[in-house]
Amino acid sequence: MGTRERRQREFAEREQRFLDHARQLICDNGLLNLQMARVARGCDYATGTLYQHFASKEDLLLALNSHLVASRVELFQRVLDWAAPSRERIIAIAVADIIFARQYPEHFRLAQYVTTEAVWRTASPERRNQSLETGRPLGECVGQIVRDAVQAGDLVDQGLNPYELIVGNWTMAQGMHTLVHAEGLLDQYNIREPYRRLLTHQQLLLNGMGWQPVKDAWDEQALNDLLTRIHQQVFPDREDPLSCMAGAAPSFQDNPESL
Amino acid sequence: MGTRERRQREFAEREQRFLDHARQLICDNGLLNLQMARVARGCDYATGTLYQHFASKEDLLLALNSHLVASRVELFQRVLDWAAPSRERIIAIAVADIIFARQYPEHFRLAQYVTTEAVWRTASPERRNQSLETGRPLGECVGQIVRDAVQAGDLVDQGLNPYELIVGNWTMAQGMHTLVHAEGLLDQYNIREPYRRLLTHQQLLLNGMGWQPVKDAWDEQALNDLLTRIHQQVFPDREDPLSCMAGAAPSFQDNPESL
DNA sequence: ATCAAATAGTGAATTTGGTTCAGAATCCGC
DNA sequence: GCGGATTCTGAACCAAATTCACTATTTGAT
Repeated sequence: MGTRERRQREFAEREQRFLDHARQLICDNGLLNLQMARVARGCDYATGTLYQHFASKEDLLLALNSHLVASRVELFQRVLDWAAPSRERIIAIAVADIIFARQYPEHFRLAQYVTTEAVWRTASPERRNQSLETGRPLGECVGQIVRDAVQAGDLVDQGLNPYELIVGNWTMAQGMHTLVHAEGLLDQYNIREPYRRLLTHQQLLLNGMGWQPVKDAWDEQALNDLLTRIHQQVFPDREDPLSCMAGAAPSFQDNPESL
Repeated sequence: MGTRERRQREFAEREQRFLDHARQLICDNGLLNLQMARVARGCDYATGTLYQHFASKEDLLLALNSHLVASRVELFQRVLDWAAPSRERIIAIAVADIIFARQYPEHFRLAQYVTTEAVWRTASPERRNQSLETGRPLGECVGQIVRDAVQAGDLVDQGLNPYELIVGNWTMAQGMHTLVHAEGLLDQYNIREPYRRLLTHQQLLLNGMGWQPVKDAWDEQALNDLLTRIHQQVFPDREDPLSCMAGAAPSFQDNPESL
């Protein structure tokens, strides 16, 4: 008897619909204007039903964030499958991250908001675990590339595990997103083309780590060539990373249709 | 006639009292439990009076954040005044940041929360400007150290301004704080002693930039010696950075008295 | 000193929106 | 089809931010 299974499937489908609609509402009205009652009503359910799926609003946001991570994983996976030197693949990961941040700025705001300790601790522990779990493949893609690098002799592990080795690149990317999204901050210090700076500094860090082959990180032309190659070979269907580099972060006003 | 001045002073004093009390309430009950009415009542004023000072709750939080930045500036200033090679001073800046994050975790949560785009955009533009303005000295300390480095020939500027040069270190620190505060995330990848990793990767990045004198960034003993020196010479009155390195981020539960 | 206008302070009322829960509807095994 | 279990409903509840009609105080002129 498949009744129980059908029930479960329908429940999952409904959850999906709730999340989709929440995404839509956030795209239309912004993160802070999301209302639980509207999410429910928009899917033709009562508010109470929504609460059978999500313990609280924060819980829903975290769930949505987990759900959206999938599209990021797809980009990372492509890099993992790309046959190129380990060093270029690490840069391609950074590029994937940047493309993603530009294409779905609203998801970025969401991710930033929910990882705020203030919100993170409010969600249910189960949801937090789920969130960590769905994010894991991202980490594993990167971890695998680092392992490949060590294997290939491009990098010496110095007794650290792959994640400890790459954490510098990770934090740099993470931190740059934060600064880019704090409107006015980078302007104040005249930091132009922040994402280009990010890539240059990533190259500098890789050089510092002795990640072979060591490159001249200040060579802008070489960087452009690499970006073009990554665009053509890995992300032909996405925005050109070179155009992602230019200009400021798209604000919600500029681009309300994005998540 | 100093009536107007007195008025203004009293107004400023009251604002101060409001902020102090808000800080206290956050320390006692956490960021998310702050209530505007309690802030007012706790200072023996009506709610409406509080709103003569702050346009909204977010506005108050941003103001509090600006206000608290002052204590961070003090630590950075000491580093600026420290007579040591530019490279060691840059590391000392990172150390100051870490000490601060450990000593006032609640301020860190607050800073993280208010720079979230979702909150940032809610506060009044004036407050945002004020916030950028009070943060400026932090940036300027670092900028000055970079300028000193270029002047001394420790670093080639490659046509970038000081902030563009140092943005890699900045983002790395920023990003690491974010990761450290997302409970469970670093554990998932077995990243131990995250702040020690941060310093190592900062050294690696400096090496990559060719910041003289180039060091062996993997030498743990050398790092310990440097940390001890920084502790003794710059922050003798603060927690030993070596002990800051160990263990996870203090949670609110561990340490409710901190802002 | 007195008074009217201006300014500041008050806190109860309003508003908003998340969350709950008592009853209605539906489903399920028999 | 029946009776109990489960699910759905949305109005009621509640917390807390924000407002605003009213009161109190200050100021400057007479």
